[in-house]
Amino acid sequence: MAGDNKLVKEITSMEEDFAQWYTDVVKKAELIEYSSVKGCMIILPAGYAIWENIQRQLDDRFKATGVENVCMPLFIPESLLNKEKDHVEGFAPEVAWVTHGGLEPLTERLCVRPTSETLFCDLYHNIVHSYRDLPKVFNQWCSVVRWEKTTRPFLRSREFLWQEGHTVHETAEEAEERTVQMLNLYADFCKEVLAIPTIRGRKTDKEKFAGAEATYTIEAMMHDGKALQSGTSHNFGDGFAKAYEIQFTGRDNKLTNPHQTSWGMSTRIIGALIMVHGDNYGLVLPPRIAPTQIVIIPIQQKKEGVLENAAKLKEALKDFRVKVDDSDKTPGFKFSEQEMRGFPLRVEIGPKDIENGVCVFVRRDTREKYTVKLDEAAAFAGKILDEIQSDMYNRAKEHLDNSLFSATTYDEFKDIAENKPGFIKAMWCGDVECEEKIKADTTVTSRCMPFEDTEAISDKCVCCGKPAKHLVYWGKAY
RNA sequence: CGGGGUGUGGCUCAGUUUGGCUAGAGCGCCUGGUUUGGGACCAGGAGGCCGCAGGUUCGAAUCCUGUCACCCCGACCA
Repeated sequence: MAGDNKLVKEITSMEEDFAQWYTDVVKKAELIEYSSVKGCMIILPAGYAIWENIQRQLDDRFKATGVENVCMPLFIPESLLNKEKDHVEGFAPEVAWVTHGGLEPLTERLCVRPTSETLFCDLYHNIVHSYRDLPKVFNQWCSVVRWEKTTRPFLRSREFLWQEGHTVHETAEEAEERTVQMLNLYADFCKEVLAIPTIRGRKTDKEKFAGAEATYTIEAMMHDGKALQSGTSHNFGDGFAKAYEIQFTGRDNKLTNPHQTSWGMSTRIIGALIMVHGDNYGLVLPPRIAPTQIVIIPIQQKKEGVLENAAKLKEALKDFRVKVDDSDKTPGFKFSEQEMRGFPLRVEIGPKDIENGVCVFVRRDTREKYTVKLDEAAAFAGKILDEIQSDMYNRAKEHLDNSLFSATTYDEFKDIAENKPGFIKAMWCGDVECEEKIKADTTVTSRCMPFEDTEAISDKCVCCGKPAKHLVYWGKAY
């Protein structure tokens, strides 16, 4: 076992260059291929299978809360988009337009949806008439387009896959309840399935969604200490309903505007998966989301009985997502490939093992090896996959906890922003001027006003010294 | 959108400064054989509109103009 600390030279180490490491992992794990249009990536089987697993499991959780899926059009007429002022202003700079149909110019140009609030509002305008029609809890899985200037695979692409939920409710309370419910659903999903700990909180007015009354977020911390917004849930109040004239007759026989919410999670979360769990050998996937959980690598596979035993082992492990790699490559090559692709568990089986009635398990996250009796393989795999799942969460949680710093003075704040990767907890007066000054001075932005950790660490704004209103988590963001 | 860098076989790159005949290497790929417990070895073979479009020139991967894409940094950005 020579050169154990760096077998795969094709991936730049994250200590050397984190951005390059990310790009290398994305390519080496064969998650995407670039296309010929800037910012539009081809998601390859290894990447899409992750998305399919996310989709399936999230969708199940949605359905359990009464969500129904629909499919909305790709195009939004300009006039429809223009109805809500803040919303248009927020999205106008990054909208792609269709101006021609065939050879003829269109009388009204069509925007390629950057998000579908306006389409859902138009629908609700037509189908909501009575309190008996409410609530509507719709969701769609689709792609949207935002003409980003700087693009990176998964983190910021011009077209990306996501789900967007859009609901209408009779009362403000019900809308708020749904907004928080979905945020919690995302946080639980990240924790339980993706092994990603997040911080739940509310966005400041500066950072909230264009047209929303309140935006809630879950913020995850990447390995380099930067934040990645991993899911959002918005309470629109009745603002959109007023702009789009959605009205219903209430129990009191009066015409009323309903309250709306929207919430989404995108393929960006795959970027989080990479940057939270990945290491210098490549991708590391949590067992619950990994398309392949176990890869069996036969050693000296041409020797009699090896492939047969590998097949038997596969059968014994059939409760898991398992594959045998019987390609013509050498074992060492297969080991490296399994590590780059992030499969959680590998099993080696060769003549020596067969003779002894054992096989060798190697976990991806710690690269620890275990010799296991063949008839105990399935039980062992189940146990160790659970252990990997929870260890991965615990390590990520520890990293998050160790990367939270508090600042009560502005000098302290600036020092942390410059020297310590992570989030900074600091008090804020509530003025956007302070947010802007902090950003200009340090490139740090407000991530959220947390739900859980609300204890005031000072009574003064860290920036201007005026009385503080909120505790804010600050950080550099993707 | 600004600054910097890069586009040459599937990949990584040399060649460009100083234009010259048939464009190179390593890896990968295909065939055959030997191998197989951390990216194997031998032999033979296939594969290139030098990102794209114009221009200069007897002659362009090389010089000029434009354009597209990718990477890094910044600005912008649910």
